[in-house]
Amino acid sequence: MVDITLPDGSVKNFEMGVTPAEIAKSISEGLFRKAFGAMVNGEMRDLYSPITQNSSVAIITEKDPQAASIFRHTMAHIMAQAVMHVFGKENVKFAIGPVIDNGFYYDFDIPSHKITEEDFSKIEEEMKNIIRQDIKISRKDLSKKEAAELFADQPYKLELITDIVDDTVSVYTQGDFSDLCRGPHLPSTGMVKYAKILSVSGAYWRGDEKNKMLQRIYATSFVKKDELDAYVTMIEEAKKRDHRKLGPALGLFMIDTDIAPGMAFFLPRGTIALNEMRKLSREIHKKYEYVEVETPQIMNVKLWHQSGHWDHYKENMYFSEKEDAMFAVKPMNCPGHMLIYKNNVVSYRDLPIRIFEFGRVHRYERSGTLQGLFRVRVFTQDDAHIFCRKDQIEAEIIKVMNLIQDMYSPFGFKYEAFLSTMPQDHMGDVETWDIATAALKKALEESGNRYTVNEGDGAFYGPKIDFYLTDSLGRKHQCGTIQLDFQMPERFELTYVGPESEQIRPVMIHRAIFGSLERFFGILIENFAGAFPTWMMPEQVSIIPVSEKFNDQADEFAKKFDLQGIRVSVNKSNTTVNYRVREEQLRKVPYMIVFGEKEASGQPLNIRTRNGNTAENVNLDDFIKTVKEEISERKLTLSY
RNA sequence: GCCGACGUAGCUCAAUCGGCAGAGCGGCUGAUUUGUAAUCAGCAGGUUGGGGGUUCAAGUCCCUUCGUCGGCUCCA
Repeated sequence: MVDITLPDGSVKNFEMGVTPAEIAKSISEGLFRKAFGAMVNGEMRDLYSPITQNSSVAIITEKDPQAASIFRHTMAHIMAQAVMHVFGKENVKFAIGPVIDNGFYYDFDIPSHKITEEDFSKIEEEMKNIIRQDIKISRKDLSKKEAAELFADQPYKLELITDIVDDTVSVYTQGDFSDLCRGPHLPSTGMVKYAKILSVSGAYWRGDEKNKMLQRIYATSFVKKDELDAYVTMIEEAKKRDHRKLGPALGLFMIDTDIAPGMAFFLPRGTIALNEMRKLSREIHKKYEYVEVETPQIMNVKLWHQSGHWDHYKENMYFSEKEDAMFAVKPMNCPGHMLIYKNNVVSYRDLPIRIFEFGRVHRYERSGTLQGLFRVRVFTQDDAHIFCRKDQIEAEIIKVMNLIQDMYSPFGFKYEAFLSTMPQDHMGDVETWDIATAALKKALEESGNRYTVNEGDGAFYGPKIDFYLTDSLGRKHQCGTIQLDFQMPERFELTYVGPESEQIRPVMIHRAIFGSLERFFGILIENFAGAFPTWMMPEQVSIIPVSEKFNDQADEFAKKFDLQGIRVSVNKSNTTVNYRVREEQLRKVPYMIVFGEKEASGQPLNIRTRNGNTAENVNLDDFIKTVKEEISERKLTLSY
């Protein structure tokens, strides 16, 4: 007999070898029907895996976070089985099929056929078929030798079996399809019904470009149809908001892929918005007592030898030779800031020193990896380096985290933090790492940030905290980062003079908040679908004269906004009022005022917003005051 | 860089088997003088990404080159 502890704390007695399925049944028939698997002593297990010792058991149903990884993994097998049926068992070699964030993929080697989007419906049909048959899924533990015999004609599986350290491996079988798999899986193929194939692309076996290129099918799956529909709708919405489309359409930026691949031209409207971001950033950096600097774009390679970039980053750098000297276009700002630090003799009383720069950096990225503003070859970092004493680390980190809060909140972004600790391969002594990591942890806790620890994921030169923000479509973007660097101060022999006149090595903190201004701008375009908060909009108010007769008076009227620092334009094009309202609204201008007889004579205004709302009888002075306040306080939503 | 898909007017997209390169939107010009999401008419706009080849004939087929999009470990 075994004692089973349930999530509510109650303990029940069962036969030796009882399965989670039987336990679920004993609780209620309904729970059994909804059960996908179980957590047994904190491990995910199949519903029919026997339990042979006293354990705590929690049944996983669709509501649990682990559910998706079970049913999507099963769906990956169903897809693989469908692919096998469609293209023929002898033609398909199976690689791996893991669950990923919002779905799953499976890699196939099918020499006889190149999968295209036209194949999707065929595969989906066959998946439905397999689901309809509700085939039983069974698990078998085999010795590696037995498994090797079973997968004799599956080279990728054989390679995986060889690499597995355990003596036995598990194999899941559903009808005519068997796969090497850790599991767990659903008990049968009929339990989850809704799946959709999303895309197909190439992927190297084990992600190594020296290996063979396989065909990877991406797909997703949900328990409920409306969840799947919502996900598909989200993808479509994201497509509509694609900054690569919206940005040029709204006149914000362009990319001439022939002349300057991976490098954006910011157009007049985009530059206004970008400058507003810079303005916000400068205000906040001033509040946190940073000094702003500018460093040269091109510097002698000597500097890059000293910084280590020559050894570790050369492949990504641009070079230029003049007068027998080799120069490098800067890919990072830190070495320049080192030189600025060294320009003075620093006393311990001077610390911390916070050097900030909108540093324009060039990095060669392989052509295939370029992506709009998200992956570029030139970008502007809101980069700063904080030089401080060891005992100042924690306070400095807290300050940076407050700064991040200040910087993200005008955009309404929520974010989460990830702490990466000392990797195997690291420099600096363990004691310094411990102090630094403890300081980062303490700062995270004290600032009230929830965070996740990525053990051993830090850079070789120091631990770091990364910030991921979530946009309005629920997508996550890594932007802010705080990194401690034990290497640079060594390489540049930075020192400060201590109270006993001794030379002491300062600690260096590298941090960026937007990360890349260009990338952050791209995220903002998609987040707001181009309808930025008013303070960032290139045009904030648009005046639409009802007819040519009112053009001059409309210009005079517009001046009143201009004088108050509100960006205003008058749309005098010779079309109907309706048409111009439409134009302005498509350009996402926050406020529109149709200007005619009434307005010319000083009567109260009707304000139309880009959301299609109209506020009637608004006094001009009140309107100006409200908009000015909306701008100066950087409000997220419109006032009308 | 590699694999796949793709590249026609500023934008979105047509063009049957290889047989005269077209439409809508946008732009320009004119008419109209408009009160809160598309007034009407006319005009201009192209070496079909570039180069080469096959053919009587190429947007269409072949080669090459440039670029775009999706992806290239979140590991059975």
